[in-house]
Amino acid sequence: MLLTDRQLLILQVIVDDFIRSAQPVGSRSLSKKEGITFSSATIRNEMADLEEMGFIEKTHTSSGRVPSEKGYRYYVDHLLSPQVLTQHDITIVHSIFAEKIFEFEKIIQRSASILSDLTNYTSIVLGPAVSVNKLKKIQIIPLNKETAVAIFVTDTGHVENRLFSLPSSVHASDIEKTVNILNERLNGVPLEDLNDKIYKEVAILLRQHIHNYDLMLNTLAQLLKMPVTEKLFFGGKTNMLSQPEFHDISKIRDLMTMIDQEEWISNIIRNNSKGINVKIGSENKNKIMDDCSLITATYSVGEEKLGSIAILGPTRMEYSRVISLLGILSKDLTNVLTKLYQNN
Amino acid sequence: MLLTDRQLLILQVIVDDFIRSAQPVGSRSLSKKEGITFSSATIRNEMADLEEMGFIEKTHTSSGRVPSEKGYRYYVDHLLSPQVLTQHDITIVHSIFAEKIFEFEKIIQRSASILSDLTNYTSIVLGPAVSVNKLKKIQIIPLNKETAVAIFVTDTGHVENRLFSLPSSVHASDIEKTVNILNERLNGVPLEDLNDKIYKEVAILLRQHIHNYDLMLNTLAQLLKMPVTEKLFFGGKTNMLSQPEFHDISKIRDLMTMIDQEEWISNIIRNNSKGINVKIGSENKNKIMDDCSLITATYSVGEEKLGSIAILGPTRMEYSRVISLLGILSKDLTNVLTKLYQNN
DNA sequence: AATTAGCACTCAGGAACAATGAGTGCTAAC
DNA sequence: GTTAGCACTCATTGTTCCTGAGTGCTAATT
Repeated sequence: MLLTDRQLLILQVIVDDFIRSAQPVGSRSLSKKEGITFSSATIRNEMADLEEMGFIEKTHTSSGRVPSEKGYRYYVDHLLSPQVLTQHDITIVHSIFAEKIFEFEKIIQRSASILSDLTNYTSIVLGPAVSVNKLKKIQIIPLNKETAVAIFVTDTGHVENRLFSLPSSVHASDIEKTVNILNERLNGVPLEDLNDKIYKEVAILLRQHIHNYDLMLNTLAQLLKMPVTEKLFFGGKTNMLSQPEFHDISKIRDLMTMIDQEEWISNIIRNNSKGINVKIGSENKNKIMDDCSLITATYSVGEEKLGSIAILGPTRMEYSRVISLLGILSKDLTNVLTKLYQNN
Repeated sequence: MLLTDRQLLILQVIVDDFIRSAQPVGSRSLSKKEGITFSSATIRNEMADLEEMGFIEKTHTSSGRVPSEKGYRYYVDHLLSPQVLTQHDITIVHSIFAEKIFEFEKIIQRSASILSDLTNYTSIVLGPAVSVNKLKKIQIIPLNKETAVAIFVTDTGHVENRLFSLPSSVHASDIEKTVNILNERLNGVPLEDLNDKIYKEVAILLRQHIHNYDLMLNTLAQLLKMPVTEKLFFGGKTNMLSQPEFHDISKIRDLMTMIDQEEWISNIIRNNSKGINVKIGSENKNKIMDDCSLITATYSVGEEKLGSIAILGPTRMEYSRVISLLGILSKDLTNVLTKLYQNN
């Protein structure tokens, strides 16, 4: 099943052309393409072979050819030359990181927006895993007699906060003591282990030093029972609406509803290995995504994968452009984060 | 232009029926409705009158009638009996506020989700105005030699945070002093006035006590130049896709793109007076929303309006249900916030 | 005077049909 | 091995016709 050079050429042109036009490619129009020196009849013969091998398909008996999933797969694996991005593209991507003072969330959100703007597909960015971040500081700031806000800062500068109420019977000094104990004992503990640690180590100390021991421990446990899942950020959710393959409204609805299913998407994207990953059509193992491709990339610090960025588009997607863009963005994100982490 | 009782009845039935079925209502089917004792011919006559007065329309010469904007307006103003919500509905709305420990944002987000689930329309919730909140506490927490995170807590428990870098030449003691000065001087100042205040009052003090005066003031100014716009939360963005009037994909796309235009939506919703507000079709002064109605409600503390909740649906919207739901939710939000503020 | 039955008329939407044209596969000639 | 030629296929478009739900108007009825 080795393809001749001519077959490769034809396959490539078919995929390229279809990606551009979304129209089945016929032998005649193909024969007029630049770089094609042979006649439409020859092309028809080659096409018949390519079809037999499963790389291309017809939409009906007398239609032009369209790449099959196998065709896209081959194209991505063997025929793809990474698109050289324009200076303009690169400038825009870098602009994400221009500000000196920032909320990390904003950076992530901006990444998503810009990625979707540059590609016209839907972008999905999975924020960095906070649950492995280590606690740097806890603070409790009373707002009034009954309410206070607890603030958790991690070594990466991530800030979580919770509002809670305490009966006014609890003394300010007790709160202060508690916070001190917590900071002493929990500094450097990953967020996901906080709850454990508090029962194993902090509880005893609290009992020794605090009046309202039960109540305090209880409240703390509640506070720390925070589900710190990675946040998801989207860009261009509506871009799919402009893709000709989704003129069918029920398809769109299914797709959109799926996208809004955050935990679900989150799982799909999280479970990708390092580097760039292309899932085409049914490779996504989901009926709704049969006409979609998902390209994911990861960003990391050192060896540790931290989060993912992804582009969801039709199978007829500009693979080369998307891969290039994800490539430089993931590198940039990795850089920023590495700077942040490495100095710790 | 006074309507007879019979005309009112007919108008009401037409609107109710059309809201339910999305189909033009004909005289024959109307005559068979419960409570209608007169013949289809009579109804045709009355319909002709109603049409002359502009309350109903035909979609083509021989079609049934459909409410006009004026018809909906009349219906909303005069014929609407607030829907009695089921215990089930009420329980669900109250469930938003069940937790003792919370992030306020989560409450708002949950409000949006539940509102859209209960109505099958798109919900938009404008978070409480933070810029008028008063500063309670500023903290700066160094993460490593060059990076630190600044945290701002308001009297309402809202937490803002910014990551920034400082040259390691700046002494820890200077940072501490600065934070002390800030907390002393800026406590109780509304966020929107911080920037002003810092130049007018804090600058002088800093110059007296701090070594790296210029650099510090500069960094602070950058930090405080935070655009604290109210956040927007959405629910059921895709619900519009299920509405039969939007089978046309380009309409949907326009609508969705508009919804994603956050500043824009934000303005529309913010600029509504207290209480419940119904904007029908072209009353929204926006071509894209000609087939939509927007119902907004506000939540407040005392006399002060804090934020808004809104439902966007087709003009053929279940006005009475939506109004009731927004009513109880806005009351609930007001209660929660009042508890939070009043104790200050 | 108000209501209703009756009738002619309108029009969106669907079915049936033909024409068009972009495409194919195959065969025979180059 | 390549290509010209030809018969064939089928999605798409436009035309026509039919049906049914609905209307407005008029004349009869209450």
